[in-house]
Amino acid sequence: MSLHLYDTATRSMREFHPLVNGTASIYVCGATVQGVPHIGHVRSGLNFDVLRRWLARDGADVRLVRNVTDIDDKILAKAAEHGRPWWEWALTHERAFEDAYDALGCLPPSYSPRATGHVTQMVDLMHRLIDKGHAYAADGDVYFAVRSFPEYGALSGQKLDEVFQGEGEVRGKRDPRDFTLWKGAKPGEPSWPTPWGAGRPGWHLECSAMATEYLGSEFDIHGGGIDLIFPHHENEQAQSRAVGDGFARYWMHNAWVTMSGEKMSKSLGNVVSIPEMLNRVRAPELRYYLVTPHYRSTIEYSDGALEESVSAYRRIEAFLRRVAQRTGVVPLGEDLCPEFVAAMDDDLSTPQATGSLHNKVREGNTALDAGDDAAAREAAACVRGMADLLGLDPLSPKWNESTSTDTGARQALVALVEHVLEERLRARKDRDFAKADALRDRLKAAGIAVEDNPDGSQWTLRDD
RNA sequence: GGCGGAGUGGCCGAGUGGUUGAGGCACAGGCCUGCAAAGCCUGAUACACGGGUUCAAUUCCCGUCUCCGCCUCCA
Repeated sequence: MSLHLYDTATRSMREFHPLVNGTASIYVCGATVQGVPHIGHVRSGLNFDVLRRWLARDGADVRLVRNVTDIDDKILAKAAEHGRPWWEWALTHERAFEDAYDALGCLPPSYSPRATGHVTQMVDLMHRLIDKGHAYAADGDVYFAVRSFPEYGALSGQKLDEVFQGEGEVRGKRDPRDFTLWKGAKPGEPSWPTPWGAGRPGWHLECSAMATEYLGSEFDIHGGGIDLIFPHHENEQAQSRAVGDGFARYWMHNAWVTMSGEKMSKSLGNVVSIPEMLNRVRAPELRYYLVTPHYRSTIEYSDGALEESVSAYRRIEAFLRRVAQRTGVVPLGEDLCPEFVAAMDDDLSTPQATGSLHNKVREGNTALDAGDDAAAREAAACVRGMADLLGLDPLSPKWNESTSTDTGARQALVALVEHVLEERLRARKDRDFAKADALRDRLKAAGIAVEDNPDGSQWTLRDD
């Protein structure tokens, strides 16, 4: 089976065919950089990171653009609240998001355009919209005329007449459902000049402008959180298609991370920030937790479930380390389990994919127990290959370098631990188990877990 | 009001019209082991409720209940 993806626009599974063979273009709605990222934000980044890795696996040139919304009402409000310049506030949190994505092993996007850097493209798009009669200026604002575009509502399945309309002030709107492309400047707010007066971008406009700028008037996949379907993505599509651009060919949306049944949001006070999480578990363990459920299923956050993921990930890790210790460096396998491939091709079914990965781990462990090193190595290579496609390969330098902050200190630690383990080995050979156990206990007290197996002793830093 | 999602064993989380309910975690027993840990093997009357279709439904259809999301900013 070839790759099939669930397309929100058609509410159906569709076989994926890129516009240009051997490539894939993806636009993901990134963050509005108004605060510290929580695990819900990062889930989105992670889900599309997995998509991107899967698309790139057969050599496709994947172009992934993930924008940064660095100007918006909330950014201005929060910056003011904290007495900071809005641009400093935005960049500070942009960095926090980048750090979080990076910490969790998201490959960097091809580009991450900022809204403030693309006013020219937005003005150009507004010109095109106004020329075609799909937009109008009123009192310094520019609105999209929803009635002018019959397809409006197609993406989200909304009927125009049924849409509750809120969007704040209705100043110059011809129809309350018209949405804002450009906000006229208010005193004291940042603004950029346009033919219709100074102002700042409406939220939706930037994504159409930037996606088109970097991926062309038509591109393969547009993604984001499920909440963005309406109105954000509906509006993006309307803006772009109204001027005749093809825009996104597939729409993908990831589900929420909830807490106590409610979505995470600061106002509810149920946010778990990434730095906080990484104090409790290692990055790949958190990644495992967020990447294993299907991207369209809600994750109801719980400490217990997170701990289960930690154990599950460590099982994979322990197997690979065991094989590496016994047989040397394990290569990254290219032959994957057929079930893994089938699962991933089926709308990125990571639950079954990880299931097959675990089956392979068991197979490898069995081989190891039977002393069949060759089979164990083969299984390990396969496991690495599959794990890597999920960004979860425990042996990847990413997870090993980042955990050892200081190589000098690390080397000293290794030398000391090895020394103690040698001493312990002598004690065990002399059947002086009291001494051997005492040494193990001392290491444990220092945060170092020791496990004996037929090939010798393995030790790991356990921060729990 | 409109649109959409969910309700599966102790827990997380897949999936399917029918004889064998993925995978993980936890627990129990066994093997292995100086011990521990790990590993391997084995273990439970699961599919919200009520109808319907069917030889057969957890899986399809209808209805009910419960929960959640979007329609204002949101990953």
